Amino acid sequence: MAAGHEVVCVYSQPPRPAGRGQKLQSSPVQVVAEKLGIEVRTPVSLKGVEDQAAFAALGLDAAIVVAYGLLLPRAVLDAPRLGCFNLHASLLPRWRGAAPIHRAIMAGDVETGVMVMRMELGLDTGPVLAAWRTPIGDTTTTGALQDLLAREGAGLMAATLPEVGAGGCREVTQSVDGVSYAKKVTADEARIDWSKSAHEVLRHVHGLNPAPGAWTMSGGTRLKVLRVRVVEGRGIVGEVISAPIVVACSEGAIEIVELQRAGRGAQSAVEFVRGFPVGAGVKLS
RNA sequence: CGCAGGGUGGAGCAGCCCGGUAGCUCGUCAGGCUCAUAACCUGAAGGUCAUAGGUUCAAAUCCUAUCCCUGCAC
Repeated sequence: MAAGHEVVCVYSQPPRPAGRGQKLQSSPVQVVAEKLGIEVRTPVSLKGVEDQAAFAALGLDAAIVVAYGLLLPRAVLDAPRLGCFNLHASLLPRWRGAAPIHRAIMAGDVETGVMVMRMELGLDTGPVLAAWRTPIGDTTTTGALQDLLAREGAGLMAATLPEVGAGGCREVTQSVDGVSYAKKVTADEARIDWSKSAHEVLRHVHGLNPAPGAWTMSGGTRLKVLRVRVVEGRGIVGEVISAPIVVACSEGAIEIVELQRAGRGAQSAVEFVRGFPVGAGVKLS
């Protein structure tokens, strides 16, 4: 909109019972769109002939899809004059799928980015029109990266569309090598494995921050670990070896910088230790 | 009506089950010790115990309702 395009209509997932209390919640996209006075449609899927006809009737130049969670059928892909375009947060063909940012950090990638691509029937398989890259460091978290990539991606999309409209945008087919899929992260795999190296644990924690959050158990309490730092030290794997909370890994040690206990808010390790005893010798698993 | 924990001086917590003196760690302020210090010692200030009712001689604590925060599941 800010770039001078007319936003005719917004499609979003329908409101569903979600969150605490199972209250019916509209998607954030829907909320914002309605506030701006844009028509919002929330079909359960786009497979229905009627929904497809309604979409075609909009007479669009182009459609932009971001984190919609539905594959678009042929009839929808072909409806807009210029096509449908997607913003994907990885360096394709690496990390096609649902959780590209999480997977990139967890895997220890040193670089990632965001790409504009033309949508096809397959999952994130279309040719790439534009890309923006950024390094991943030891303090990079999924949350921060997501914000950054969303911002840069939006700019990239806004800059690319006019070129497409003018017919002057080169589309690069994705390489058949280096394809990988970013499966959604399960709660089970979010649990910290202290028998890995400190660096692996750090990637794990930062890749899962803020959601769904890496976690570990201390006695009967579940602790969500939000931010960590690799430090010197050795000891029994999973045991706290020094203050405020430094945990031994198989190789090196991890200092927990920020964490959260079930039912409470997030806090720094220093604050946390004042009200929750995790002195040296406590075992985490 | 998905399951569950929490709201106590500026921060983080305990106390609640078995009603009756407001506790701990940290911070703040003052003083002391020290070559010196975020270290140590002494002292002080600071709290409608989320809100509104109820029970009681007496409620942070028991009962009811409301508001807010959070973890899990989705």
